[in-house]
Amino acid sequence: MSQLPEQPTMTSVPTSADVARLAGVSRATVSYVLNNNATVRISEQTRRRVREAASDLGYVPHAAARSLRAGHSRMVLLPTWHIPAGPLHQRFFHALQSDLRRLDYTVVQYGSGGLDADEAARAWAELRPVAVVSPGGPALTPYGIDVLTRSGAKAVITLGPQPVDGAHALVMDQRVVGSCAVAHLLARGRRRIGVVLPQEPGLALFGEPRLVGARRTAEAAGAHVQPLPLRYEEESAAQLASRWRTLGLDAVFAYNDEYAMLLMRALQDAGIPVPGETAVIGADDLMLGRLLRPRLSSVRMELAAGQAPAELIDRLVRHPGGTPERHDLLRATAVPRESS
Amino acid sequence: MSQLPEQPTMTSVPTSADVARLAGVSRATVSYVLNNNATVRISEQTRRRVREAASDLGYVPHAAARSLRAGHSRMVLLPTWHIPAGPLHQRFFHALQSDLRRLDYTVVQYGSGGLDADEAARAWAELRPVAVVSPGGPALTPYGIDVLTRSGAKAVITLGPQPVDGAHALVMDQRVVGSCAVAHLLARGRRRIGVVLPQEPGLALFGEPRLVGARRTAEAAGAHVQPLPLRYEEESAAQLASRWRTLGLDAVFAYNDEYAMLLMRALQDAGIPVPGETAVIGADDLMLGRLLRPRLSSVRMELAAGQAPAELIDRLVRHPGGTPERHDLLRATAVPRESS
DNA sequence: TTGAAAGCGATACCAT
DNA sequence: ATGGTATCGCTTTCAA
Repeated sequence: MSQLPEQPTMTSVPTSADVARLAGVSRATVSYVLNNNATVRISEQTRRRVREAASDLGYVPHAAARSLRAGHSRMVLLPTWHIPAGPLHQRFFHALQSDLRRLDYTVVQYGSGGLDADEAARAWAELRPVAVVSPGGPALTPYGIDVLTRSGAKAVITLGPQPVDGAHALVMDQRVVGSCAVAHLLARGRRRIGVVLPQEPGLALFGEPRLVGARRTAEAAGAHVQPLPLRYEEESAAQLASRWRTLGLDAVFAYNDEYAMLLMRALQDAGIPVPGETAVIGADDLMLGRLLRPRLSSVRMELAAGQAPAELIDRLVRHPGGTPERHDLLRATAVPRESS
Repeated sequence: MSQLPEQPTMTSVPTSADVARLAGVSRATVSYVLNNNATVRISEQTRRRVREAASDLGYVPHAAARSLRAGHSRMVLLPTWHIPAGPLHQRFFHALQSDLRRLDYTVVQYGSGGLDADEAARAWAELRPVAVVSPGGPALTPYGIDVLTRSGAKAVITLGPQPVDGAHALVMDQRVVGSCAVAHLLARGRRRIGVVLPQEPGLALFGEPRLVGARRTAEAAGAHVQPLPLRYEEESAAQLASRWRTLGLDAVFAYNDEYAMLLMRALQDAGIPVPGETAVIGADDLMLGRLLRPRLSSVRMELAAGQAPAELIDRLVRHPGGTPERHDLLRATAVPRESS
């Protein structure tokens, strides 16, 4: 396997006892040295001997044993469900990870696909995380929250479009996206607004709330919203475009930029002028939207920077038991270009 | 926190001893019952009492304690480095996760950003995984492989563009992408071929090997390849387009479809006919490429299905110590459309 | 300055 | 059919 020369048939995994033996000290001393325990004075010579022994053996402490002894871990569990993560989410996860690492937490992503909400909660609880940040997928149930809390989790936090009762919530309220898009279209004088609903399974989670936000804003202004199911295929877009004029719409919020590009192309191919007859706006502000003609208007989404989520988690872990907090993360701004 | 009524001030986390006490049996019996241990007969009545006690207390076994006792875990560690994952990788991870779960492994993604290769290897070893599947980022070193192996990992597997000495390898050799793109352009009669190199930090990892593959295939045919650094911004593309004719190229492989779209738009805006004067081909076969005019040619990438990676890992775990195996996962095929 | 030993939670052997 | 108990690797109190 590994081709390093010095490896005297070490069959089993080295433990701190092996290190102690090799260094000629007790296991306690090994622990003191390797953890730089300040409450105890150890001679420099002993320290060196211990460290050398450890590195000779390739000793690495056993995290499970350690946290078993300690009675707690610093693991923050981040379950995943394979809802395909966009760049926004990826950036968020990455920032959360490095921020939490800086606060000395260990972040572990745990793939939970195929489990139902309560099975998943139990599986998570087995790992005894100090905090759980649960994104979308099957929503956490009160039972799940209970299991996690009883298993010692100091903070149970949901992450997603809506909060869940009894847990803290990092809310990325997708309604603001639809709301923002429609507000922009209304400002442009459009009144009969289509809203694309992607038919791909995972995306309903975002599509629905965006529609709700769009509808709410439209109705507040006495305008009308029409849901438009669409699959992410040229054929589906062509069909929609072919019956476009029967719909009598003067604008469309196309869920995101990719669907917007798909639909806009289909509309153009069907001879519908954009934005002349129908305005189009997407979301995500992809670079690619600027390459089309007309350039695609979009809704740019950002995650609020104010209270860094990592610090929130840290605070909740240190002072558990408060009433559930809600933090809104998502900001949306319209980026008008030529298509609307 | 949780609002469930029945919670009689349970301050500490319930253990199997608590379950035993409540059920009026020994901890051994609890273990037998909850693990459905077949080597021992337990009366149906006792079983029920134990199960009820467990569920009353919200008992969930402690994974760390269990694997400490067992001396091994079934955790497959999948380190991540926040190299933004494309859909191809996401699909791969997801498939790997569910396949491994089916084989009764626990898959854990561990964010390792900010650590260097050897620190990371030690951090992974602390978790005592039974297998590690290490994607790109800082490449695993011989020392890292050694630490992991000594810590009890039965299989150390790299995942990425190149294999690493001493470990098994799931290879996604990006050279075949460049090779495939250039082969297609050569077949179309092009001879002076530009190859876009994205300047974004993370992407060099893929860009370089694609260039190498492109160059190899071109030179084998006596054709020439010219590297073209490009940032993913309109301005950068416009600059490149403005000096295009001085380059004397009749084709370009643009790294991927996004860069291809960016560049193609810039070329068109600069009055360079595509594909008349310069052919363009991307990679990833994004839906969006079909919406441009001319429709964008692309290289479609697929992961070989043959030997499912999960089964490979399972085999390596059960029969450790063989010589390092290499498995090529990436297949590339040209998808000719109008731009080339 | 160092060592002996208890104990974290779960499991499996050996008794009963 | 069930219970007592040693054990996994590590940390930490208490003694020496």
